[in-house]
Amino acid sequence: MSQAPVVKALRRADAQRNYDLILVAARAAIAERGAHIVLEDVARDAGVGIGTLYRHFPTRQDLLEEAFLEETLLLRDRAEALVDSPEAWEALVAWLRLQMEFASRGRSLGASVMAAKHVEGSDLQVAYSAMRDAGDILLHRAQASGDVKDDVDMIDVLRLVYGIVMACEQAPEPDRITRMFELVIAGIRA
Amino acid sequence: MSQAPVVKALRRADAQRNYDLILVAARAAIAERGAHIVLEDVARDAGVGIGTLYRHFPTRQDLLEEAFLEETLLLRDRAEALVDSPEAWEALVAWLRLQMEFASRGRSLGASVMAAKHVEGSDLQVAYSAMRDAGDILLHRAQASGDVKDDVDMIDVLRLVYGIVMACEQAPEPDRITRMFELVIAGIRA
DNA sequence: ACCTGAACACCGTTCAAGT
DNA sequence: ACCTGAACACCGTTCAAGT
Repeated sequence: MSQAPVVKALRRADAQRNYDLILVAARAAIAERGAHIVLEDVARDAGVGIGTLYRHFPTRQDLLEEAFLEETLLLRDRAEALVDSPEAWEALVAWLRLQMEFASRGRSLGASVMAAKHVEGSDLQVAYSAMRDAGDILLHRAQASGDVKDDVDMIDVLRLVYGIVMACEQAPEPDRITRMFELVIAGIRA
Repeated sequence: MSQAPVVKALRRADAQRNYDLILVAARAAIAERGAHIVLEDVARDAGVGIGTLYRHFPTRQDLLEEAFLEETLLLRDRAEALVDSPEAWEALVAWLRLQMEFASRGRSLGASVMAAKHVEGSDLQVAYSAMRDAGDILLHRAQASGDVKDDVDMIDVLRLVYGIVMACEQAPEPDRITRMFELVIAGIRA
């Protein structure tokens, strides 16, 4: 539906290229080694000096937030697409399952970034709010149809999903994760 | 009920004293600063050299596991005490709430230690198994009385509880944690 | 304006010397 | 048998010099 309204800061073409290379390397490192990414390795993989990484991402948090920005926008789009689905309950569950799959991909690092209090006004905070607003529509539809308890809060549900990923990182058993997810789904059911 | 059958390794009295001092300092550091304990600080607070800490706890994991051993034994005792309760469902919920409170105290570090795959045959692994066995009795009672779904697994439930603590560490709001806990409880209800 | 990497700081870990 | 802390290694972060 709506396209990503992320304001890209104006950068020289070569700087923009380095910026993107760093993000690609960071995402690869996160997918491979989880939360223990070594910034110097990320810079090396990206083919830039460590100073360049720091110039673009002054804090570790800045890098992590940007690394997860894209998939946050994607999850918002997915929620918006599911609004047209005739089955309110199934649409909500499908979206929550997507949340879990995305979080799993980024290991518990993705989950912790999503669960974290984001810097006020940061790109990720804006994107996360937009994503949650889109998810809220799915939730409210499922509440209106009587499928979900009225007092369920989307933030709580998302955190439960992220919590599953975090608690299972040391020994990720797909069957167990599925069962835990279903317990959460059962918990919000009216 | 049963007293802790932990086999204490034989140590010289002064070594035992250092061992205990290190654990006390480690627990204090964990309660204060969460997962980011600095081993050198722990050694200094304990009044021993860093080498002594490493002599007693060769790996970081060894120290963490020992730090949470005591409360694991306590949680086992609490489960055993609750077996006599006439209310099967209430007893189970009370015990799970205790789990969450204990995990909260140790921040997400405690939760992650509990959710982790423990070293085979370690003191913590043995204690964790005993604790879970005791909790299983509470769970099975609540299943026998028809309060809890038959296919619910204790490991899943404990991980969900630990997941709540982990996902909420960055911004621990007691009300939210309570609501999330109640969603999990609703999820296991028959 | 941006990039680089040497330099510094911090902390984890080991080990030779001491009791 | 145990303790100590200096020494080393690793990685995060800064900044002076260069393009």
